[in-house]
Amino acid sequence: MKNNAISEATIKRLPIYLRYLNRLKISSVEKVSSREIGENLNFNPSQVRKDLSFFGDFGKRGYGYDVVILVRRIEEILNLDHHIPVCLVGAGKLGQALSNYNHYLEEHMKIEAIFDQNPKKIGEMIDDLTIQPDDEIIETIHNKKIKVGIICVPEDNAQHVTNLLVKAGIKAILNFAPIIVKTPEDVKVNYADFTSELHTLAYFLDKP
Amino acid sequence: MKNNAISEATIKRLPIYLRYLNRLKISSVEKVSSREIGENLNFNPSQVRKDLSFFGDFGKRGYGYDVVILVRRIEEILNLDHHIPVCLVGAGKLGQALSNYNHYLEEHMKIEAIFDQNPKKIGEMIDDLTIQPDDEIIETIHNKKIKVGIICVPEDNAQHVTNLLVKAGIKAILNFAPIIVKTPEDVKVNYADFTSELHTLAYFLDKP
DNA sequence: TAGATTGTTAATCGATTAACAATC
DNA sequence: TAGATTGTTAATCGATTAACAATC
Repeated sequence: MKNNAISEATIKRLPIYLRYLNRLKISSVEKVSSREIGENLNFNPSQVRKDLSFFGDFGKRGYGYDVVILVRRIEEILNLDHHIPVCLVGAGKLGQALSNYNHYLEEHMKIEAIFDQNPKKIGEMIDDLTIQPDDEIIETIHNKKIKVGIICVPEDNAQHVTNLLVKAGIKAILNFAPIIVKTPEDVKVNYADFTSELHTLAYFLDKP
Repeated sequence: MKNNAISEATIKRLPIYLRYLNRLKISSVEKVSSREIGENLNFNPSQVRKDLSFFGDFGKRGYGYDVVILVRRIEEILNLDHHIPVCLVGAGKLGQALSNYNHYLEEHMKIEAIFDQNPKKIGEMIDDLTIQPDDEIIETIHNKKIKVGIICVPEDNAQHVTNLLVKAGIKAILNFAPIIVKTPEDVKVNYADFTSELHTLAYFLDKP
């Protein structure tokens, strides 16, 4: 076990390990080696072992890793051992599609509030949630103890909505709007930027 | 100008530069410095200059970069100076939401075919496209000269659909299914994995 | 014990940043 | 010319991988 700071790259791989391990767990697989994990996820086995050893000695030499234990440990590391309420800002088509992915988040996280500034949408139901107006963002986040915000609004509104989330005390944001938003240093923003991903892919095509 | 291989990290930033520069272009801004680009996109100015200098001497010392020229150059580098047809496999809520993002891809790329294996969906229209069955994937990709595939199917079907795309000669895939797919080495797969992104964000929250 | 696989170190590889001469 | 900003090198920083002793 090492005490050094954990690298961002390692943190980003943990959810990928977790998902794979959960699949093994469901299939009642008891143990797994770094080699097997690596083969399935296209990682180097050394990297797998190094990532995991940052957090403790989870494996057994000559045996591998106990799947159930490893799942529990990674959940703890990621703060997923207790429920995290999430909100969604922007109830357009993409937002509505995402709200259906609640079950992919498993018990760990759940979208528990949806906001939109379009008066026509306010009051509409998505599953068991009523779309609320943007000016209820701060109060609702406090009441429901929401910790993470997902931004699905058009780019012109993304900074404004970000400011509201920050004001409400949110420290973690997933931004689907194709624009870099400004936040205080203690707020972590991840980007889900699929038009960028597509444009990046174009680079790898042969010149026509 | 350097001749060294271009790093993956640089390629991933190019679409982000491009989007920002296009915004400047629309606002009729004529020139921009690496400092300004950096400030707006949270990049180091040295990094911006280094990224751009891989491809040629686009800037003018003491002046900065000409926005129109830089947009054109980055489009050329990314193969976005000609139209790239894209297909979407999986017409669930997420797939349908993505098909509405065509305009975000601007003239560069366009979803020109949608597939689903659900017989109930086949024949339905999404905008001007008819949902086609999966077994028309290969033929349609050839006929429409589609170069990029977006996978929006459930994880159990993702590898199967990937195999079809590969068989059709696709070399670039954006996978929304939360599973790592196996492909030949010459096929580039990017992942749009927002449940992972959310789980990563959880790490940065305070322990409760 | 023999075989397997971890945890960890050291080596390598790659990416970022600072600094500054070149030059518009 | 003076000021500004690039292009590029060198230094730094960080991440990946190979190798192997430790040990189950």
